[in-house]
Amino acid sequence: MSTSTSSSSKNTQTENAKRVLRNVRHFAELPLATQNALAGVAIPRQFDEGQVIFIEGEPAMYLYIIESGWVKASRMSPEGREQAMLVVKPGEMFGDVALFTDTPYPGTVVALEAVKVWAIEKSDILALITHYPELALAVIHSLGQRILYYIGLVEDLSLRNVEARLANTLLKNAEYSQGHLLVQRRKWATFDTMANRLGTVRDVLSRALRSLEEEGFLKVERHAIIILDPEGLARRGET
Amino acid sequence: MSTSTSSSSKNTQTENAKRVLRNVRHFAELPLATQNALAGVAIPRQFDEGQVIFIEGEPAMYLYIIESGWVKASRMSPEGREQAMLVVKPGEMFGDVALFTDTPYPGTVVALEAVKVWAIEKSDILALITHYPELALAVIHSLGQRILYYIGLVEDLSLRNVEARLANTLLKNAEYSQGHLLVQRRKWATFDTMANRLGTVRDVLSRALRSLEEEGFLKVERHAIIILDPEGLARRGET
DNA sequence: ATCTCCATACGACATAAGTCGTATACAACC
DNA sequence: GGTTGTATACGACTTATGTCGTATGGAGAT
Repeated sequence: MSTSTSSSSKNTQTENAKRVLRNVRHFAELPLATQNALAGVAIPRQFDEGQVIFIEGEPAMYLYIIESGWVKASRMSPEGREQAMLVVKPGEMFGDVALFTDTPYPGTVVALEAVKVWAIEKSDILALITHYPELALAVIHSLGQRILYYIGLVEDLSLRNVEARLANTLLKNAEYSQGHLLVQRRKWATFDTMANRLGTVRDVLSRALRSLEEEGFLKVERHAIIILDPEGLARRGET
Repeated sequence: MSTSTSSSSKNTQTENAKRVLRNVRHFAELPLATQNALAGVAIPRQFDEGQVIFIEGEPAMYLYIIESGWVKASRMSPEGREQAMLVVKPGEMFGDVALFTDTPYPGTVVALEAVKVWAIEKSDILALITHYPELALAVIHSLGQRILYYIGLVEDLSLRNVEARLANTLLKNAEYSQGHLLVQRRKWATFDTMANRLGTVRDVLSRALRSLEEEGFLKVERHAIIILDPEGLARRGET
């Protein structure tokens, strides 16, 4: 494993953890004492691109908070088709659910690029939750949002065709950059992985993208997908 | 609304609530003091068959715990197709997520039959969570299980065909009764509602059922679906 | 017993999605 | 500059799913 813990650096380690926690979505507004308590039990870890952080069915020991890099959590069918359940970015956490339900990890998590994470042991996080009510609320809030996300995913898969969910997903992930509304494409954002997120396969996604492109809603480039007509796209996402 | 609260009956009301809470999945093991605190803020409500308890988009005011009767939570597409997100039975709760995420209810909940519920106000449940760590953990546990459920649903929708998810769902809901492994069919368990749970439509479900029936895996009756070959069904559910 | 409503059955058909073989193009590496 | 590997394109084809019109049959109401 890629863990580094020398006793002398333990202090600066905790300082680093504090700094990072201040930028975590659900923990940013916690009282300082709570943040510090979390920082005190957080263990730094690193993983390389493509490395498996844990696999589906493995006993859940740690919850992870991402400092840098993206990871994806997914499940596979016996035939080898993959469905990405979650794509997690810096400032968010993963591995949490299994800890709280006393079950093995429900999916396999792979580093999409080099990542730095903070791992918190199951017993530590459970103890902190019982001692710090604000942390409990923050966790509840975070799990609630996860549920909303999955409800949306279920709705998408069940009630919308590929083009519609593509349109929605693009809009949801779009951001302004140098005067354009666009979706950044990281190295790992290949058609294959994008298709896995949408619950389809490369070929179908490719068709859908080009279809939307021909209609002038967007433009696919190597490093980004530029959204030319957000309103039009939104209309496409409704069906 | 079908609320009944006379000041004189307030005490027996609370007693009733305590009795019910002891049988709630996630609250049964809470310390008595916590259960009593919950019971103290629970408001009894009743709904008739077919009645709408709340609708998608409505501001979330209450969390509901079911004493008797079943409800379903669902979303609809613009074209009118429905996806059931959850079917909730006595001893379980609904309406919780929106409370914790500060968002409107994410789906519409309808009573499938006459139901008795206990409603708990948002501010009450939040206050209790901060005061009773065991309650916080129970809620976290419950939300975690909900997430696992949705992960399973996403996997089903994305990676399995209708026959496979039908097979899985049947096995998951089967119980032994007079020497047979079977799935009870309540009055409201029509092919239509069953199809909505599986993310498909009546006709397709009908085909899938008869196909499994012809192969000797099960037998569809008015009041139940009898599972004749669980192992065979399980094999069907894997693909 | 009769009527009516609703759930289900059934076959024909439409379409979205998935599959496959092969072609192209770009990037990274030597 | 050439080579190799990976990502994407494209067209032909298969299959699962969804749709529709209509038929049947039982349950409950009158």
